[in-house]
Amino acid sequence: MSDLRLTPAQVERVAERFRALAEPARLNLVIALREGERSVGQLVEATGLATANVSKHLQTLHAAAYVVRRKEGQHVLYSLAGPHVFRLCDLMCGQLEAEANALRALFATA
Amino acid sequence: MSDLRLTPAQVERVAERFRALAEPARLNLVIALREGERSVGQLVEATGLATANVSKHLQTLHAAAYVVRRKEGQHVLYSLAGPHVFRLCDLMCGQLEAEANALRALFATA
DNA sequence: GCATTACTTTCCTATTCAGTTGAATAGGAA
DNA sequence: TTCCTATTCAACTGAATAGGAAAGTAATGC
Repeated sequence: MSDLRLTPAQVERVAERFRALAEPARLNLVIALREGERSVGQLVEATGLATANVSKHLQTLHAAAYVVRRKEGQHVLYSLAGPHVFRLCDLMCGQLEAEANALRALFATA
Repeated sequence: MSDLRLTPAQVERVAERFRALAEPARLNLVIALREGERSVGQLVEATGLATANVSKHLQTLHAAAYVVRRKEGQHVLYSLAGPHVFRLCDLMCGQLEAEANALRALFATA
Protein backbone atom coordinates (compact mmCIF):
# COMPACT_ATOMS: atom_id res chain seq x y z
CA MET A 1 0.00 0.00 0.00
CA SER A 2 2.22 2.77 -1.28
CA ASP A 3 1.86 6.50 -0.77
CA LEU A 4 0.10 6.72 -4.13
CA ARG A 5 1.58 9.97 -5.37
CA LEU A 6 0.14 10.32 -8.86
CA THR A 7 0.53 13.05 -11.41
CA PRO A 8 -2.67 14.67 -12.69
CA ALA A 9 -2.19 12.84 -15.99
CA GLN A 10 -1.96 9.52 -14.18
CA VAL A 11 -5.07 10.28 -12.14
CA GLU A 12 -6.86 11.15 -15.37
CA ARG A 13 -5.79 7.87 -16.91
CA VAL A 14 -7.04 5.92 -13.89
CA ALA A 15 -10.33 7.79 -14.10
CA GLU A 16 -10.60 6.97 -17.80
CA ARG A 17 -10.16 3.29 -17.05
CA PHE A 18 -12.85 3.34 -14.38
CA ARG A 19 -15.11 5.32 -16.70
CA ALA A 20 -14.81 2.62 -19.35
CA LEU A 21 -16.44 0.18 -16.92
CA ALA A 22 -19.00 2.69 -15.69
CA GLU A 23 -21.60 1.75 -18.27
CA PRO A 24 -23.94 -1.27 -18.05
CA ALA A 25 -23.67 -1.86 -21.79
CA ARG A 26 -19.89 -2.11 -21.60
CA LEU A 27 -19.99 -4.29 -18.50
CA ASN A 28 -22.29 -6.65 -20.37
CA LEU A 29 -19.80 -6.78 -23.21
CA VAL A 30 -17.01 -7.59 -20.77
CA ILE A 31 -19.15 -10.27 -19.14
CA ALA A 32 -19.89 -11.78 -22.55
CA LEU A 33 -16.19 -11.75 -23.40
CA ARG A 34 -15.38 -13.74 -20.28
CA GLU A 35 -16.55 -16.79 -22.20
CA GLY A 36 -13.88 -16.20 -24.79
CA GLU A 37 -13.13 -14.45 -28.05
CA ARG A 38 -16.22 -13.15 -29.83
CA SER A 39 -17.02 -11.32 -33.05
CA VAL A 40 -18.97 -8.06 -33.06
CA GLY A 41 -21.97 -9.90 -34.47
CA GLN A 42 -21.88 -12.47 -31.70
CA LEU A 43 -21.68 -9.72 -29.12
CA VAL A 44 -24.66 -8.00 -30.72
CA GLU A 45 -26.58 -11.21 -30.34
CA ALA A 46 -25.38 -11.81 -26.80
CA THR A 47 -26.24 -8.33 -25.55
CA GLY A 48 -29.22 -7.32 -27.69
CA LEU A 49 -27.60 -3.97 -28.44
CA ALA A 50 -27.51 -2.36 -31.87
CA THR A 51 -24.46 -3.16 -33.98
CA ALA A 52 -23.17 0.40 -34.21
CA ASN A 53 -23.60 0.75 -30.51
CA VAL A 54 -21.61 -2.39 -29.76
CA SER A 55 -18.87 -1.26 -32.10
CA LYS A 56 -18.61 2.09 -30.37
CA HIS A 57 -18.49 0.60 -26.89
CA LEU A 58 -15.80 -1.80 -28.04
CA GLN A 59 -13.73 1.17 -29.21
CA THR A 60 -14.03 2.63 -25.73
CA LEU A 61 -12.98 -0.63 -24.07
CA HIS A 62 -10.11 -0.89 -26.51
CA ALA A 63 -8.92 2.65 -25.79
CA ALA A 64 -8.91 1.75 -22.11
CA ALA A 65 -6.85 -1.36 -22.93
CA TYR A 66 -9.45 -3.80 -21.63
CA VAL A 67 -9.86 -5.67 -24.90
CA VAL A 68 -7.70 -6.63 -27.87
CA ARG A 69 -8.79 -6.90 -31.48
CA ARG A 70 -7.96 -9.37 -34.21
CA LYS A 71 -9.21 -9.45 -37.74
CA GLU A 72 -10.11 -12.70 -39.41
CA GLY A 73 -11.58 -12.42 -42.87
CA GLN A 74 -14.54 -10.12 -42.67
CA HIS A 75 -14.94 -10.68 -38.94
CA VAL A 76 -13.36 -8.70 -36.16
CA LEU A 77 -12.74 -10.78 -33.08
CA TYR A 78 -12.49 -9.18 -29.68
CA SER A 79 -11.20 -10.70 -26.49
CA LEU A 80 -10.27 -9.51 -23.03
CA ALA A 81 -6.77 -8.06 -22.81
CA GLY A 82 -5.88 -9.92 -19.65
CA PRO A 83 -7.00 -11.23 -16.31
CA HIS A 84 -6.99 -7.81 -14.63
CA VAL A 85 -10.52 -7.12 -15.91
CA PHE A 86 -11.71 -10.28 -14.17
CA ARG A 87 -10.03 -9.21 -10.98
CA LEU A 88 -11.60 -5.76 -11.11
CA CYS A 89 -15.07 -7.15 -11.66
CA ASP A 90 -14.65 -9.84 -9.06
CA LEU A 91 -13.44 -7.31 -6.51
CA MET A 92 -16.41 -5.11 -7.26
CA CYS A 93 -18.91 -7.94 -7.26
CA GLY A 94 -17.41 -9.49 -4.16
CA GLN A 95 -17.78 -6.26 -2.30
CA LEU A 96 -21.34 -5.79 -3.47
CA GLU A 97 -22.08 -9.27 -2.20
CA ALA A 98 -20.54 -8.40 1.14
CA GLU A 99 -22.70 -5.29 1.33
CA ALA A 100 -25.79 -7.31 0.48
CA ASN A 101 -24.94 -9.81 3.19
CA ALA A 102 -24.47 -7.01 5.70
CA LEU A 103 -27.87 -5.65 4.75
CA ARG A 104 -29.46 -9.07 5.08
CA ALA A 105 -27.90 -9.48 8.50
CA LEU A 106 -29.28 -6.09 9.48
CA PHE A 107 -32.79 -7.04 8.45
CA ALA A 108 -32.47 -10.42 10.11
CA THR A 109 -31.79 -8.83 13.50
CA ALA A 110 -34.43 -6.15 13.08
CA MET B 1 -13.93 -17.02 -11.28
CA SER B 2 -17.64 -17.69 -11.31
CA ASP B 3 -20.04 -17.57 -14.22
CA LEU B 4 -20.98 -14.05 -13.23
CA ARG B 5 -24.67 -14.16 -13.99
CA LEU B 6 -25.92 -10.75 -12.90
CA THR B 7 -29.34 -9.20 -13.05
CA PRO B 8 -29.66 -5.88 -14.92
CA ALA B 9 -30.06 -4.14 -11.56
CA GLN B 10 -26.84 -5.67 -10.29
CA VAL B 11 -24.98 -4.68 -13.43
CA GLU B 12 -26.31 -1.16 -13.00
CA ARG B 13 -25.09 -1.11 -9.43
CA VAL B 14 -21.62 -2.27 -10.46
CA ALA B 15 -21.55 0.41 -13.14
CA GLU B 16 -22.57 3.01 -10.58
CA ARG B 17 -19.67 2.02 -8.38
CA PHE B 18 -17.20 2.25 -11.21
CA ARG B 19 -18.71 5.58 -12.25
CA ALA B 20 -18.08 6.98 -8.78
CA LEU B 21 -14.35 6.47 -9.33
CA ALA B 22 -14.44 7.68 -12.92
CA GLU B 23 -13.70 11.29 -12.04
CA PRO B 24 -10.28 12.75 -11.25
CA ALA B 25 -11.77 15.01 -8.58
CA ARG B 26 -13.26 12.04 -6.73
CA LEU B 27 -10.11 9.97 -7.12
CA ASN B 28 -8.18 12.82 -5.55
CA LEU B 29 -10.63 12.83 -2.65
CA VAL B 30 -10.16 9.10 -2.18
CA ILE B 31 -6.39 9.52 -2.32
CA ALA B 32 -6.56 12.26 0.29
CA LEU B 33 -8.74 10.06 2.51
CA ARG B 34 -6.12 7.30 2.42
CA GLU B 35 -4.27 9.34 5.01
CA GLY B 36 -7.21 9.09 7.36
CA GLU B 37 -10.44 10.76 8.42
CA ARG B 38 -10.83 14.31 7.12
CA SER B 39 -13.38 17.10 7.36
CA VAL B 40 -14.90 18.68 4.27
CA GLY B 41 -12.81 21.79 4.89
CA GLN B 42 -9.59 19.78 5.10
CA LEU B 43 -10.46 18.04 1.85
CA VAL B 44 -11.13 21.40 0.23
CA GLU B 45 -7.65 22.47 1.27
CA ALA B 46 -6.06 19.19 0.20
CA THR B 47 -7.60 19.16 -3.26
CA GLY B 48 -8.01 22.83 -4.10
CA LEU B 49 -11.60 22.26 -5.15
CA ALA B 50 -14.53 24.52 -4.27
CA THR B 51 -16.36 23.62 -1.07
CA ALA B 52 -19.73 22.94 -2.67
CA ASN B 53 -18.01 20.82 -5.26
CA VAL B 54 -16.25 18.71 -2.66
CA SER B 55 -19.50 18.28 -0.76
CA LYS B 56 -21.26 17.07 -3.89
CA HIS B 57 -18.52 14.62 -4.82
CA LEU B 58 -18.57 13.26 -1.29
CA GLN B 59 -22.30 12.61 -1.66
CA THR B 60 -21.54 10.59 -4.76
CA LEU B 61 -18.80 8.59 -3.04
CA HIS B 62 -21.13 8.04 -0.11
CA ALA B 63 -23.96 6.83 -2.34
CA ALA B 64 -21.51 4.34 -3.84
CA ALA B 65 -20.55 3.24 -0.33
CA TYR B 66 -16.91 4.20 -0.68
CA VAL B 67 -16.92 6.59 2.26
CA VAL B 68 -18.65 6.89 5.62
CA ARG B 69 -19.72 10.06 7.34
CA ARG B 70 -19.60 11.14 10.95
CA LYS B 71 -20.71 14.42 12.42
CA GLU B 72 -18.69 16.11 15.11
CA GLY B 73 -19.89 19.51 16.20
CA GLN B 74 -20.06 21.71 13.15
CA HIS B 75 -17.69 19.48 11.21
CA VAL B 76 -18.55 16.50 9.07
CA LEU B 77 -15.77 13.94 9.02
CA TYR B 78 -15.42 11.57 6.10
CA SER B 79 -13.34 8.44 5.90
CA LEU B 80 -12.96 5.48 3.57
CA ALA B 81 -15.56 2.79 4.12
CA GLY B 82 -13.07 -0.04 3.94
CA PRO B 83 -9.97 -1.46 2.36
CA HIS B 84 -11.72 -2.43 -0.87
CA VAL B 85 -11.22 1.07 -2.27
CA PHE B 86 -7.48 0.67 -1.77
CA ARG B 87 -7.54 -2.65 -3.51
CA LEU B 88 -9.44 -1.27 -6.46
CA CYS B 89 -7.05 1.63 -6.88
CA ASP B 90 -4.00 -0.53 -6.39
CA LEU B 91 -5.23 -3.01 -8.96
CA MET B 92 -5.84 -0.22 -11.41
CA CYS B 93 -2.54 1.51 -10.71
CA GLY B 94 -0.63 -1.74 -10.78
CA GLN B 95 -1.99 -2.56 -14.17
CA LEU B 96 -1.22 0.89 -15.49
CA GLU B 97 2.32 0.45 -14.26
CA ALA B 98 2.54 -2.88 -16.06
CA GLU B 99 1.32 -1.22 -19.25
CA ALA B 100 3.88 1.54 -18.86
CA ASN B 101 6.64 -1.00 -18.39
CA ALA B 102 5.53 -2.87 -21.47
CA LEU B 103 5.64 0.37 -23.42
CA ARG B 104 9.10 1.16 -22.10
CA ALA B 105 10.32 -2.28 -23.09
CA LEU B 106 8.89 -1.73 -26.56
CA PHE B 107 10.77 1.53 -26.95
CA ALA B 108 13.94 0.04 -25.53
CA THR B 109 14.04 -2.64 -28.21
CA ALA B 110 13.06 -0.26 -31.02
C1' DG C 1 -18.16 -4.88 -62.06
C1' DC C 2 -22.01 -5.52 -58.58
C1' DA C 3 -24.04 -7.39 -54.37
C1' DT C 4 -23.64 -8.98 -49.70
C1' DT C 5 -22.02 -9.41 -45.22
C1' DA C 6 -19.47 -7.38 -41.25
C1' DC C 7 -18.05 -3.66 -39.05
C1' DT C 8 -17.01 1.36 -38.43
C1' DT C 9 -17.80 6.22 -38.63
C1' DT C 10 -20.50 10.42 -38.80
C1' DC C 11 -24.24 13.21 -37.60
C1' DC C 12 -28.02 14.17 -34.72
C1' DT C 13 -30.73 14.53 -30.36
C1' DA C 14 -31.50 13.85 -25.55
C1' DT C 15 -29.63 13.05 -21.21
C1' DT C 16 -26.34 13.28 -17.69
C1' DC C 17 -23.21 15.50 -14.88
C1' DA C 18 -19.13 18.59 -13.32
C1' DG C 19 -18.40 23.02 -11.73
C1' DT C 20 -20.07 27.72 -10.30
C1' DT C 21 -22.98 30.83 -7.72
C1' DG C 22 -25.81 32.16 -4.16
C1' DA C 23 -29.03 30.90 -0.69
C1' DA C 24 -30.18 27.92 3.21
C1' DT C 25 -29.24 25.21 7.37
C1' DA C 26 -26.82 23.71 11.63
C1' DG C 27 -23.78 24.24 15.48
C1' DG C 28 -20.76 27.14 18.55
C1' DA C 29 -19.36 31.63 20.66
C1' DA C 30 -20.41 36.35 22.28
C1' DT D 1 -30.70 36.72 19.90
C1' DT D 2 -26.90 37.84 16.83
C1' DC D 3 -22.84 36.66 14.50
C1' DC D 4 -19.64 33.40 12.50
C1' DT D 5 -18.08 29.16 10.52
C1' DA D 6 -18.93 24.67 8.28
C1' DT D 7 -21.60 22.24 5.30
C1' DT D 8 -25.32 21.38 2.17
C1' DC D 9 -28.91 22.56 -1.25
C1' DA D 10 -30.91 24.51 -5.51
C1' DA D 11 -30.59 26.48 -10.00
C1' DC D 12 -27.89 27.33 -13.96
C1' DT D 13 -24.44 26.58 -17.73
C1' DG D 14 -21.49 24.08 -20.60
C1' DA D 15 -19.26 19.83 -21.83
C1' DA D 16 -19.29 14.87 -22.46
C1' DT D 17 -21.64 10.96 -24.18
C1' DA D 18 -25.19 7.15 -25.01
C1' DG D 19 -28.11 5.64 -28.55
C1' DG D 20 -30.38 5.82 -33.26
C1' DA D 21 -30.10 6.45 -38.27
C1' DA D 22 -27.69 6.54 -42.23
C1' DA D 23 -23.54 6.70 -44.88
C1' DG D 24 -18.89 4.76 -45.36
C1' DT D 25 -15.23 1.03 -45.57
C1' DA D 26 -13.49 -3.61 -46.16
C1' DA D 27 -13.49 -8.54 -47.39
C1' DT D 28 -15.89 -12.26 -49.96
C1' DG D 29 -18.61 -14.23 -53.57
C1' DC D 30 -21.17 -13.94 -57.96
